[in-house]
Amino acid sequence: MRRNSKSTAETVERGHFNDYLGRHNLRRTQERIRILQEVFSTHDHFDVETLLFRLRRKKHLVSRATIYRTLKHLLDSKLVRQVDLGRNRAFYEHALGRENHEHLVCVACGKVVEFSTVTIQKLQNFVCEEFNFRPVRHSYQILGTCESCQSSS
Amino acid sequence: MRRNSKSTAETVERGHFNDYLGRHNLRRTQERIRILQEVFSTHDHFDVETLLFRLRRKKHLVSRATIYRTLKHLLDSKLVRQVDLGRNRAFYEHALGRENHEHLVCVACGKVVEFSTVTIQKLQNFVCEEFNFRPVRHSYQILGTCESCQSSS
DNA sequence: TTGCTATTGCGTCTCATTCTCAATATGAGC
DNA sequence: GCTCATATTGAGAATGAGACGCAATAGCAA
Ligand SMILES: [Mn+2]
Ligand SMILES: [Mn+2]
Ligand SMILES: [Zn+2]
Ligand SMILES: [Zn+2]
Repeated sequence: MRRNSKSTAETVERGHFNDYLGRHNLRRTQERIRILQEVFSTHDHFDVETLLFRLRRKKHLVSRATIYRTLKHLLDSKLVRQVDLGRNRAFYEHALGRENHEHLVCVACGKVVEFSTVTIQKLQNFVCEEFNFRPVRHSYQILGTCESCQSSS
Repeated sequence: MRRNSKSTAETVERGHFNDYLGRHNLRRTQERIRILQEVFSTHDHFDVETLLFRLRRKKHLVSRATIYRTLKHLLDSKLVRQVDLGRNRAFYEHALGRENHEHLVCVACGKVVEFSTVTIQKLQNFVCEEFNFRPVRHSYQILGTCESCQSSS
């Protein structure tokens, strides 16, 4: 008896989210559901304004404050990751089958390219062992100009 | 006929700075000299408030606006580098004989450990070649807890 | 010394993010 | 389904880093 399901992925995330809400005595509100839905329906790197705009376009009215608050929960539950794109505001991406990747950012047009490598993880282990640090997270971005922005200069 | 010189390093930097000012039609003001002096008299990672405080302690009154403006010139002239320490504001360090190093930051006490590696540079070259990017700069930090902050938890 | 103009300091502005609080919605227990 | 304690929301104010405008001032070349 299956519904007109969108994707198993979405179902999984919704499950994780419900679990998280349960464990923290948080309520399953319309706003949180809609934000989760929107975040997992796209696969790009977005900021708060973009998310707000997308929700408004769908007539899913959610306040800016609630978006900030919900994103904090999504970060805490590891469903969403924060990304530093060298801008003056935070960007986010959902964390579904996109583990361990880094970013290449074009400083001219803003284009973002993802790449994976084991190098970063190895280096982190090595360095943390040497200095007796317990790693929590890392942040790595390469900023530069993409191919098309180079030719048009 | 040598003066009571503080260090050759300082002299070198002052030279670079004067060159930079000359090339850009900028004046050699008291404020700029004092900021340069203060920045090169310490070897840590500082933010604007800290720099302001240190200058005030020495009765070298410089406004916040001038510090921001001068730091921009110091960045532009490559005498100072900006460092991302995972906080919500910019940190800086002077760039004298401290090329190509990365940072390990304790999220508990704020301690910063520097480390050098050729790995990052190699990786950057490799990735940029693959995606036809022209690299401008990179940012890499490992956030975690230092040894003493681990034991006191 | 003069005069042009780069620079400063102060206050104001912007922009992202957080906070406050009264009104509202959620969900457990009945 | 209804009640009620309380988690949550939205609107707007508050905050904090940093940029900016402008009148007063200081560098510096002539
Ligand atoms: Mn990504
Ligand atoms: Mn450093
Ligand atoms: Zn580009
Ligand atoms: Zn520590």
